[in-house]
Amino acid sequence: MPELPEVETIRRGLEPLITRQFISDVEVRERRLRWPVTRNLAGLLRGQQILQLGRRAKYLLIKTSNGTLLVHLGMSGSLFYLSSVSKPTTHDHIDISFRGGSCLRFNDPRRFGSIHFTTQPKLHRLLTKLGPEPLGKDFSAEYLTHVSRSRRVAIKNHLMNGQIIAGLGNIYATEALFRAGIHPARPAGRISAARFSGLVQAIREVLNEAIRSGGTTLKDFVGGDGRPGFFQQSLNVYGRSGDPCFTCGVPIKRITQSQRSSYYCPRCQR
DNA sequence: CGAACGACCTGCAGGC
DNA sequence: TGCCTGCAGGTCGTTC
Repeated sequence: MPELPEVETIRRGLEPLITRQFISDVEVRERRLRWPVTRNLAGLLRGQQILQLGRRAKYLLIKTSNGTLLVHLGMSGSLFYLSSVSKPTTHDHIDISFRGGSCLRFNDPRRFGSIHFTTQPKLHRLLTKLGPEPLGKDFSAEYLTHVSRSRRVAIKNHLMNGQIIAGLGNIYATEALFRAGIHPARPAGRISAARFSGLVQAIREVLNEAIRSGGTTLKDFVGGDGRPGFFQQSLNVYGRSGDPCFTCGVPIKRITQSQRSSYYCPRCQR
């Protein structure tokens, strides 16, 4: 479900709702997520205060008095803030309850999401190998050119490799390539520095615009405040196969790369 | 080492 | 109505 802009939207929505709250209890109804949820999650979190909400790639980092909760939503995960706890329904796997009666509920039909608690997030194995944040200063045309040198992998797959860039998923990798006029199947190592410069700019723009729009709601995404995003109105190629390119009118094509759909304009993207 | 691929899941839409 | 196929916002570990 969520890529970087959606997770950032959730972070911003939840921040005012849960920071400073004290965790009274945690109920784990289903431990079989992407990684098994630790049996002791409740014991680790009970009594802790939520201090801060951060984000790294697509991970939401919930900092508490004694550590950090790493939450990943996978393909279908969502978080709901409930001011009063209602009866859990299908796929409501985890409830983090607060003093005062509200609760943060984790729901994930496909169970590709995950929850970890760590005292040293900077050393956590899921975070240490991640590439730079695309909206941070370590991400630049020089960097992208450097890590693409002599790579034969298709640029679309390269952009979706979290070790190269953190947090870019299928929608925004696809859309950034359209904006930069680069064919998704072009080998990463066969793109000029000038075009990488445009690509870096396109990635930043598309992510910033999506965050400003509250993310993309294709099916049922809602941010931390329960509201859907509206960036889907701004998608140029994603999900539009057969429809005319907004720039040139040629039908948008769909291809499969690494078992994921890519969309592009055969005239605008080379 | 880089690159490709299978694996992990449920739900939904569409064809027959 | 049911059954089948393919598709879906991710990413890790294995294999070549």
